Amino acid sequence: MPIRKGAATRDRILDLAESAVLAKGFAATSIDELIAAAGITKSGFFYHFKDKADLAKALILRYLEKDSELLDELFRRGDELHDDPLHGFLVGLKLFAEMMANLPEAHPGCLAASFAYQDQIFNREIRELNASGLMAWRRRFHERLLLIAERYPPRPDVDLEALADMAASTVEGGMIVGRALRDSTILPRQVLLYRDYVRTVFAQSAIGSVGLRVAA
Amino acid sequence: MPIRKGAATRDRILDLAESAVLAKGFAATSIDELIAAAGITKSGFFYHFKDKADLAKALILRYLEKDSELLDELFRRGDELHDDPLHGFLVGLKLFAEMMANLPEAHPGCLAASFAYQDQIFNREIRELNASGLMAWRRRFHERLLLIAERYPPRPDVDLEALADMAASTVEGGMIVGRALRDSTILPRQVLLYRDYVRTVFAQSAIGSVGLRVAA
DNA sequence: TGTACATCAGTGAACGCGCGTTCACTGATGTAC
DNA sequence: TGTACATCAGTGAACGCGCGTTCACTGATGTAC
Repeated sequence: MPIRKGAATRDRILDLAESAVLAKGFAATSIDELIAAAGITKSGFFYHFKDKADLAKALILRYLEKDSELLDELFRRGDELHDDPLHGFLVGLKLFAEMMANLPEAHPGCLAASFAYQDQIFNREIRELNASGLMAWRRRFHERLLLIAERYPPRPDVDLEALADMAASTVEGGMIVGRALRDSTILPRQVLLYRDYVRTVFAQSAIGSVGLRVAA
Repeated sequence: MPIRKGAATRDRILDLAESAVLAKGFAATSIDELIAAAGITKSGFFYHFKDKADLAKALILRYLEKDSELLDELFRRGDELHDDPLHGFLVGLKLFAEMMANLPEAHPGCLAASFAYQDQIFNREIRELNASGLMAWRRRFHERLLLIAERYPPRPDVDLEALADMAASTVEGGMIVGRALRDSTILPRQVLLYRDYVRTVFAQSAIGSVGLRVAA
């Protein structure tokens, strides 16, 4: 039994579309160029997607799923060796920075950011899907920060929800600056700064307890 | 003598184009919609801009200039009352956060970010102009951080160039998350977190010297 | 002061190309009885 | 096991609309002598 060609074609279209959208934006990505690259006819495209908006929807849905799996895996690995929530989190962030540093492509991008700057061409459903992705980041990081705060009281003047949003913000911002300056080291370095900041927020109460290095 | 109508028209086109580009992207912004909104004919548009790429170039040039003036003014005001480089910088960042919190529009955006995610539709000149804007941010903030470091030795493990890039990264990231979640408080709160992080980087050596509050 | 010319800020009509979308059709594979 | 039908994964041709661009022209204002 051969591999299911159909599903493979659909995924190939999505791959091509994703990289084109990240490079040029959704409006500038034509169906013609996608089918030429995929080696398919236009009607073949419309067999998989009912219209262009349906392509956009499929793009984010796939993106959200991959994104969530990646973060699950990353922080699972971070927690694997420690039952300390702070230390596991810091390891997870380090793994994330390393992954960003070792990406094959020079300048990765985020569909959420691309869509955020073109949201007026999409319908409400797509805008809400995109927002839900960022909300998932907020929830994920906020929960973790609250868990850490139970053991290590943070500096009282730091807003943990904003600190949670700072994770997504750092990644999005790092990608933009890295892309514009064509410097793929920027994103991982920004992630490491975020990590360092999180450490300082909990550092006072964590001194000595998990062997954190505190600067002289 | 009446006001120079021509220059006013050109600027009005640029205003309309800027907000359309931030909402939908450059490719999805049509000349037709701009001239309809500006109350002009298509030939009138091509009197002011030789082609659509020329519009893009004019957009960034104007944006870079306004951006640079804004930062000059902000940090000039920050330094006005203090001759201490750290304190003046922190005041400047606070002013910036306040300005972002009080913007009339709900979700501001940055042309640099919008262009970064569509750079493949532009020519090299435009891409380089865009990069030069981010480079100006890096230079501006890096110089200031080095100046601060002369008086207040920073924690030795912090990369000051990355900390300089973090300024632009924070603003870009905060705008994306704020837009996607339609929450205009996110950007100013991210700027305040950046400010807080900068403070902690120099805090050890600055305790007591300029009256910085250090968390218990 | 009058006049010739130049420049500014556009108008109006036409262009062709590329875009997203539709529709009737097809050959290969899967399923029910 | 054979056959009828359904589904899957597309093809091929045509559609009309909107897009960026061009070109010859124009009326009002500015400038030189």
